[in-house]
Amino acid sequence: MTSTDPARASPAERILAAADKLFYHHGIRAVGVDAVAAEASVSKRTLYNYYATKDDLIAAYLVARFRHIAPSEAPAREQILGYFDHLERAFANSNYRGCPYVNAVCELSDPKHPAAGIALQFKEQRRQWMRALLQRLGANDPEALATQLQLLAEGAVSAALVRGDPAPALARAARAAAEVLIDASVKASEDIRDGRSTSRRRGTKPTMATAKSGP
Amino acid sequence: MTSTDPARASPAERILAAADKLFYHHGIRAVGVDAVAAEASVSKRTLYNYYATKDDLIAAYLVARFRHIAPSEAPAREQILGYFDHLERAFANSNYRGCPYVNAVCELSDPKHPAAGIALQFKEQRRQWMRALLQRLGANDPEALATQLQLLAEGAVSAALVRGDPAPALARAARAAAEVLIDASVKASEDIRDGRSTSRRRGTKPTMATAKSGP
DNA sequence: GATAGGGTAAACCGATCGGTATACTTATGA
DNA sequence: TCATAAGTATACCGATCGGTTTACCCTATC
Repeated sequence: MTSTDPARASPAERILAAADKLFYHHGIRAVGVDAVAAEASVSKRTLYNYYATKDDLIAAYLVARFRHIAPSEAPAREQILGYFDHLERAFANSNYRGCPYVNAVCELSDPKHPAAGIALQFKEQRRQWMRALLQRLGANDPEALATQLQLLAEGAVSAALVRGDPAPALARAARAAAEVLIDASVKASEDIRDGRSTSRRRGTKPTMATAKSGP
Repeated sequence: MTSTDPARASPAERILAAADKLFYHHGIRAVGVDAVAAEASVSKRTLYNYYATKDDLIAAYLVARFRHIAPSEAPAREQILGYFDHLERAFANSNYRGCPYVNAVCELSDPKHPAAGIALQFKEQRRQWMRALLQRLGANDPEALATQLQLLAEGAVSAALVRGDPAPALARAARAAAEVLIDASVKASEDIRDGRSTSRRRGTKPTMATAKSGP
């Protein structure tokens, strides 16, 4: 960033900041390029001078949101659970609008759109971050557990979008579930190392019992 | 339903079927009323004769997807895990497009839209179904566990939308996590009933360690 | 002080959007 | 038989979309 003052920021920065604000809060399809240009105090011509098409601007908006996770020396367990605390704080914000990557994929509904690839990269990066921490933690099968914890986080994000009000409670519920899963995985790993048997109770074969419908 | 033959179905049914197909596959905002009318082999005037506005049609589309869960005498655990198996099969469908309710909320990005209330009702009904089953199962705090299992399911749906390919594996991961959570909850309930102490290992206070960014 | 380069303002383009109006056809039923 | 209702086809409306064009205005540099 070359400047902090929004009025003195370069046109490119102001355009990106305006796109971030409007695309995230009102949705990508709901916001026209004219609105972005106006919000950025930039002429439409200048906008198209920096971004040849709206799709390019969408991609730039998503890439700009792509921040790498700061390396931390904190205990692995604290970092993972801290992620859920971070979600809880985010959910408390009244204008929280969910994950911009998921929203983009949902709104564009085109798997070939560049945004889909960017979203995939982001999710995969997050998963790898979690996997490394779980490995440090000595979890059994960090790969699978990382996926499961991310499912909890993504589910909380999705649910927070639908139920507006008690959203922070969802993050706490996800965090509590994550603790149970982590403890179980670490314990299983220790049991295996110490030669104990990992018991599995009543292995029934479930069947489906719901009607057509979603989700 | 008055008829199975799509050509002989009443205009209202054909309109709703067309809306369901197009809205779900291509997104609500991406599909115009003209396209729905054409798909239903119905004139635009007739469509507006049944649904005064597109928003009404959207609401009707969501309500029509609202199927109540068939009561089942199968064991509670089987029913719950069967829900995840149902998701796994759904994810295997190449044109799976996620939860229509979540998608609608995401696409419309207006909390005051009728669709938001319908989505909320659906999610709450699903949660109550899960809660009742968990109660029958003897889980500790069925209310909280129902929320957690739903977070797993919703996370799997969301993730399946972003990562197109290995989606069924996500449902299996969610199912495995659900099993761990259910077992832990039932065991805790039995421990409390039998007067055993429920130990909690290392209660550390986690901190946040990630940058700004999403989700 | 002329010359560009980067910016602005505003009109304009064709396409499409949600929604309406007009006029014609068809089938029913007293 | 003839009125009524329901549906069809089609053109139209104003608004907005993504994107382009034209013309003008600074400002910095040689």
